Amino acid sequence: MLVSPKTNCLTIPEIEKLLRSNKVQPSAQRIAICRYVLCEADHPTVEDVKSWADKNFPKMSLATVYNTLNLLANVSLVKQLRFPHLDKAVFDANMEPHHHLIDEESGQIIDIPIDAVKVQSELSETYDIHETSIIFTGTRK
Amino acid sequence: MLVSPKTNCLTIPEIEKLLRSNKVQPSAQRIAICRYVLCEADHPTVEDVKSWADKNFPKMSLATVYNTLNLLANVSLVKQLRFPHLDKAVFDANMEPHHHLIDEESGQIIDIPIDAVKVQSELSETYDIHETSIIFTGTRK
DNA sequence: ATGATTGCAAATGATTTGCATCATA
DNA sequence: TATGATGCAAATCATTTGCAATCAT
Repeated sequence: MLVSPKTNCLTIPEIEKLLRSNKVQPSAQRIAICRYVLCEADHPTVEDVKSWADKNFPKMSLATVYNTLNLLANVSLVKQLRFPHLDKAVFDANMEPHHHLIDEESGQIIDIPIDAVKVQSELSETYDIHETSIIFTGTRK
Repeated sequence: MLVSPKTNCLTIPEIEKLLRSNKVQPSAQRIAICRYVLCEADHPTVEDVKSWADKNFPKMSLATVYNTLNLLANVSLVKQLRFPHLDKAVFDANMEPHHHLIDEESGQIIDIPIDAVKVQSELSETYDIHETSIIFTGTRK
């Protein structure tokens, strides 16, 4: 299979350590959001995180979801992505360089390992390319 | 040079014909917007189009700019794009398949001809890929 | 106690929509 | 004149922000 399953399931102490090592105070809501976004979720939107929190956390405001997700993005624990077919941002816990495939039928966003794709271009003659990100769009065969 | 200059400059009658052939009534504001977006502009935002209209058209409402741009996108005369570093949509008059390069210094969005890049992947074994769009990010050498 | 975090509500920014008016086939 | 396009303002949706209350060190 091209797409690797989610393996980075972290315990709460591990999340606390991870946050502290990034100089982020591990509050209850931050730990909760990390549990969902880093382990369970797959390219969640803010709304996804809020819905999850409403079911799994005593009380969390939408602002805290936004602020926490932005915070996690700022310390590079998640990456904010925008796709042409979506009006809202999604968050990706996979911080390895990789590409994306949009399954047109399910709308699902699938991570594509960087090694699964080879890109060659003359661009590097004129530009220092810092990032190459590909969005494939298609349907399962 | 990798990036080809804008060559598709159309006369007003040509724009009228183009609109009619797409079953779009060529109103004054639609023609004006086409003149700018199809010929003059380079990946404009709605705001860019509105600013241009404010200077070059007697009176055009923001709603008309939005509606017209959406209309042009629906008949495939322009394509709406979204980039991770921008909160708002931009419109691309280049309807040929192509990629994009974000110049990190200027913020400029540069079209990259499809032939300038070769992409190879194992994905096609599992998926029917309908579109491959690459965003390069970098700086001029 | 002191500074950071949260929740709430208001503010902002992008985009869409309803509707009365205006233009054109 | 009848259909469709425009302008305006209000509505909507995503996101941010100010501030008072709460929490953690």
